Parts: sequence; structure tokens; C-alpha cells
Amino acid sequence: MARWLFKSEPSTWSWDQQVAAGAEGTFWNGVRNHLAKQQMMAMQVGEQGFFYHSNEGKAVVGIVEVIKPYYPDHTDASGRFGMVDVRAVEALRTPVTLDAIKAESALKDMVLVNNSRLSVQPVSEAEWTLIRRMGGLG
DNA sequence: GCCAACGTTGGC
DNA sequence: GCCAACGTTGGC
Repeated sequence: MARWLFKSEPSTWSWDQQVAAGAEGTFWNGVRNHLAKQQMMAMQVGEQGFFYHSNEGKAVVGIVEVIKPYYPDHTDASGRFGMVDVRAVEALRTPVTLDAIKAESALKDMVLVNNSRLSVQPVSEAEWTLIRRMGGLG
């Protein structure tokens, strides 16, 4: 099972809105980057990812699950990009900030640290486990 | 197909 | 609000 990280600006789409979308979830539209697209194409239903607030907050705040595999993004006029559907699984007890991630040497190779502009990223199993623990989840 | 110009993202 | 990094566009 691969692990992922989804980035969103709270002013565009926040964790609270994701939670409010409930079990039906929502589509993760708006990705216009081929590297991010490739991550989404690799996603399987049931795989989980972190929900990260960029700009404001700058922290991992929750966990989402992929509930629909890659399909065309109707908001992309060019027809080149697609999206997946995700639903909120649970919030971290305490958000794990970018500062905390950068301060943790075991996380120095995270894509979030090295390619901060990529909006959908792969996360290793070790990174997944550690950030979950830092966020107060067993 | 190269590369300069431009636009966008996101940390600071 | 600034600006570096990066991706994309478009002229050649």
C-alpha cells in the first residue's frame, strides 16, 4: 500500500471542508502538474494520504483515503489532467508542522522538504509511521 | 527541439 | 508582500 500527501491551501479547500464532505468525499481537482498527475494515476482505492495545509498553517492536519481511482478532471479545459476522489478518515490530534518535519532528521528526504512545490506527493512507509506518531495517532 | 520569457506556487 | 524555484509556453 502506497502512502501519499495531498497539499491544499486552506483558503481554497480546507481540512474542515474535507471533513464536512463526509463519507462520500469529494474530487481532488485542480492539479495541473504532470508529476502530481502521475502520483494520482498510481493511486489505488483504499490507499491513504496526509492532508497538508500549505501557506496558512503549513502542517499535516489529517488523513484521507482514496475512494475513486484516477479519472478526467472536468475542470480542465485541455483534457490533459485528471483527479481522484478522497474522503476524510481522521484528524491528527496535533497538527505536524513543516517546522517539526524539517527539524526531524529522519524526514529530511521527504518530498515535502525537497520539492515543496509538488502538490501531490508520495510518502514512504517510514515517513508515514513517524508523522502519524508525531501527530498523536497510534 | 532548444531556451528565454513568463506565470504560479509556496515558504519566508 | 517578496522572491526563489520550478513548470509551461511560444518564438525561432
